[in-house]
Amino acid sequence: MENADVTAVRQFNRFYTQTIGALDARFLGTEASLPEARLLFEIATREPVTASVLQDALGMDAGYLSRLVARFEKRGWIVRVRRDDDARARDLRLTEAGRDAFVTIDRRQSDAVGDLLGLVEGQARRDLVETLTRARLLLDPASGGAFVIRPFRTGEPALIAARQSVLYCDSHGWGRDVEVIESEVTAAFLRNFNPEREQCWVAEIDGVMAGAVFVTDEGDDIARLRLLHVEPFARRRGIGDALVGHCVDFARAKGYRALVLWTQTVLEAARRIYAAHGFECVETAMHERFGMPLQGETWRRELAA
Amino acid sequence: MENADVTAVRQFNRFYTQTIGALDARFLGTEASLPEARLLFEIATREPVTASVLQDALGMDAGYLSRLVARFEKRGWIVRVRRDDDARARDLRLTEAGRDAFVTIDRRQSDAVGDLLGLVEGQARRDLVETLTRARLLLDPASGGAFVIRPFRTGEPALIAARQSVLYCDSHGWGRDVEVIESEVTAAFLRNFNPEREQCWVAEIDGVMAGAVFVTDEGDDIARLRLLHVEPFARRRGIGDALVGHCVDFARAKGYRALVLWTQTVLEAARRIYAAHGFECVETAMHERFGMPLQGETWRRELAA
DNA sequence: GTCAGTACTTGACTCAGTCAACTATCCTGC
DNA sequence: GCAGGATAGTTGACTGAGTCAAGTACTGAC
Repeated sequence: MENADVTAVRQFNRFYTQTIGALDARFLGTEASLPEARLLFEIATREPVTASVLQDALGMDAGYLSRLVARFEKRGWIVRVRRDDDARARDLRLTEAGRDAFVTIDRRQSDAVGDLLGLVEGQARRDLVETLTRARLLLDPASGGAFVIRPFRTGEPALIAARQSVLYCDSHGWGRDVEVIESEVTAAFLRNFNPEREQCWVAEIDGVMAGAVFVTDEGDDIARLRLLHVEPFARRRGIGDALVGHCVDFARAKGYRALVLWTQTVLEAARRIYAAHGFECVETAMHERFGMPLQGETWRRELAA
Repeated sequence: MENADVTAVRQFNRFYTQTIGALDARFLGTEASLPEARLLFEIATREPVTASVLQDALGMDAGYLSRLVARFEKRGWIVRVRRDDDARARDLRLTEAGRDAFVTIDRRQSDAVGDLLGLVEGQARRDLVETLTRARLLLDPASGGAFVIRPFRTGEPALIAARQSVLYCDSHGWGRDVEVIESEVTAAFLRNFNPEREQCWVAEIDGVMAGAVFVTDEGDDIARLRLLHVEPFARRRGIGDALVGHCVDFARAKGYRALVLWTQTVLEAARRIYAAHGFECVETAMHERFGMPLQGETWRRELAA
């Protein structure tokens, strides 16, 4: 365990509990206390819902929860109805008044967060939102929503080159040359970019880059798929598969005869995806382009008209 | 206010309070409760310290704090000594037993964070630590430590190109060509990298990139300073100044006759730094390389032997 | 020396959260 | 079809967290 890592995370914890503690204080003294607000939020987003589900979701003590729920009922925020299929359980449902209370509190929370965000302007705000979301995804990949694939935006080709360099050097021990090649490929892509013949797609989860791929014009009506990667936190969701599918569709739609790519025998996950999309390995050759002996492979997929 | 931004931050808040709430629970039942642990930490890192300072630092109620402090004294963790210069105030100091308690609790907290971090391996862990630290710096730049300047690491040249592209397109509205040029410059730098004649320095704060600069060999014993930038969160700390100073020192040490650079008249902060380091503007010319009319400037600094 | 302000303490309070004992119901296996 | 263990929820009794206001002792400026 890196000691500096632990220190950095603890420093963040201290900082964040201070900041967010200050945010939380905003509702104290208004309609609901913080645990009440959390509970109301969960009921509003899950209704109809039973107390035991809420107990799990919030990690609350059953007795405490029972009292909070009773308080909500007394205030007229919810109704409790015994379930037909299980007479022990009671479904909780918001009343009109309960929904009003939720909306008010929800807006107040949003305002509080908005004030906090208001301190940070322009690019720094976008960076902050992206950074917080990425932290969440790294800590708990399962908390991410569905991925989306879209064309690249400013700065992303270079960012992709940076990420690939780091990931390959980390997980495969490849050398400096990876970085050189990645940078040259993305620089050339940007220099010659013709959206009618080439594209770079980025997969994102909740606005955070989760993977990417390029298609470039190889001439002679052949397209090349390049720099496919999926971020570690986003793996096993079919993102690589979807990216390659996008490339095949694009190449076919633009009238290319074939789509080719160059990969390494050790990159097994990628090879499986290519095979699944009808690519075939047409050539293998040893090389040392990445600072160590590797077996490179050329794959090709014919695109019938 | 972007509504999606607020939603993303609130999602992170909910997630983090769950995760960290679970971490906190670890000390309950041990020697100290969470607020006691926080207080002990603050005393240990600031001693000797008065209650009013702690009250500000922790945002605690004075009465509550007074009771906690009394409890610490009763346990033999601290001693209270009336100050000579102000008989109202009392300096708090840890005893041996208090220091032992602090060390034990501190280690337990570190272990808890370590367990959490242990769930994330390899590159993802480095990403996580960097991401959390960056979130803190974006929210509160003042919380950052002193900056450090060091040579670049894998992936950073491309990352710098990405950041510059985003920052210039955001704050100056420059076009796609910025990105092309940035990428080509960094790709060429990597391709020809000769550490005896060229370098890329990165400034970092608490392990997060805060700015960067390149020096490249222009031939004829002339060096070129390129791609200077400082991240918005890290400005007004003298980082740009220190980076340029590094370049001048490097160029002189390597025996270059002069250091030149190309910048834009609108980049006033950068121009001030160059002027302060003995550069002089030797040529100006209008151009449209960044998708809009701009006045470019060539600056030069002679390097006496 | 007065007086406003600061450092800290104390009493009285409310809310947050835990624990264990309890009722009512369900489900499983014989 | 019924015993016995599990589940859903409730209640009483409790501790700790945190607030508020009143009070003591001192400081520092006029």
